[in-house]
Amino acid sequence: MTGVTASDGPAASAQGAPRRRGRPPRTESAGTRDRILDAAREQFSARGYEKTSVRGIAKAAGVDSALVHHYFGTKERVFEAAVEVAFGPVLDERDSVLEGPLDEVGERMTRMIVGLWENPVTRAPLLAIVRSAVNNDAAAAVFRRLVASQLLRRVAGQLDRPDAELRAELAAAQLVGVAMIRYVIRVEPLASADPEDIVRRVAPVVQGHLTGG
Amino acid sequence: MTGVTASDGPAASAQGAPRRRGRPPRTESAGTRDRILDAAREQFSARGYEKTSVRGIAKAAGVDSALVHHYFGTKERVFEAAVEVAFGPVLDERDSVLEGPLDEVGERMTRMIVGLWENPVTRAPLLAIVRSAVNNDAAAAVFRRLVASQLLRRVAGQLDRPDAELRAELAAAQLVGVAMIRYVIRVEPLASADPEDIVRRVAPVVQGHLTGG
DNA sequence: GTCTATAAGACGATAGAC
DNA sequence: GTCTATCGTCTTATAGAC
Repeated sequence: MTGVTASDGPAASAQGAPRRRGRPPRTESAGTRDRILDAAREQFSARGYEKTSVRGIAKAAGVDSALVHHYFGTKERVFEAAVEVAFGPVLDERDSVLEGPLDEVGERMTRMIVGLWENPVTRAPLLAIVRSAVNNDAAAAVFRRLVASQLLRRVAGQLDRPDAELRAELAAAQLVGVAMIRYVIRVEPLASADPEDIVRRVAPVVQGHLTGG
Repeated sequence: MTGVTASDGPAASAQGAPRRRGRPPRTESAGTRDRILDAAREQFSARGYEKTSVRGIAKAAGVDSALVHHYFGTKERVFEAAVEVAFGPVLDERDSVLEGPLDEVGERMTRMIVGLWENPVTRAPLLAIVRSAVNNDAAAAVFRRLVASQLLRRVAGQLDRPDAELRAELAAAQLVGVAMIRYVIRVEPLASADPEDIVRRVAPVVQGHLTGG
């Protein structure tokens, strides 16, 4: 449906070239929809699900709140559409995590996650998911689908061990914990540490969870 | 070998702290204040700060919402009082984490945290803190005071290294991540794993963060 | 497609009776 | 100490004009 993984850009460009003098056609909806989604993503990531209001999203997007309901129906649908953009990069990079030497999968996985969090474009929906997953069942389901099913299960599939899934999850726990402390709660000194230093310290631990012992 | 499940009595609410902040309940209180705190703890832990209402707490406690305001003033004060019960066990066990061989501090720390989460009495306020800290600055401050300042700084003080605080925080990140996945978002198979198995797998990692490399 | 207007209610907090 | 009653503000969501 949405399929618009178009990164962050505010509606890259209107699809129909305006034929009349530079006036933007009022009947165009795709741009408005994307503006609403951008605003929603920003608000959900900054405030979490509960504290974000449809009115606030509408105001930030420069439209009326009724229009948000017109496009998405309910607040929950707005949320789902807004965080869906986080799936794209993960799914794109997922395969590159899987391919390569098994004794370096920990570093590839760590680099991918840290990279997603360091990139402001992908950080926003990740923040939205984490901020909302702890208090909202729908968001928690999104988290499970994204992290557990799509990523961890595949990583576990590459380990030839009976406890592969548990290992993958403990590795993920290390990465989730770093994200929580560094990006969500922002505790120093981890919040200001050099990303490369974090990768250097964390990657071996992730690798150890996956293939160690 | 101490079992990982904490051994505290289940009813810690009746402990009647002799020295509460500033103001002793005058003539009576009939446990009404404690009933409100119990209800608040349950609601905050189940729903997080934003989604919990003073009215909902009052209803669960069987009193009027105005009475909650009478006792605590604001919703934020109710929250602080409700999660304060989590401080006691942490401060009590903190010292036992610090004493003992340095090469076993990882296991002692892991056992303490897992034990606190396995114990229903202390799990509720911990859930309340985590569920709220991601969306509420006051709750995040509580988290920093509890985890970072009170615990991590002291652990770091025992390590004779320049990067001691960063090491302690990465160790904490592993434990926070496990708590997130197991107790908050509840992803399988970690959510149903044997606590002792978790300690066996996680403790060496925590130790490695603190003193390894 | 976008808006105004409004329904219908929950929220935190306060004043004051008893 | 506990309640009723209420203020003012916020919320989600809907109806309907243009």
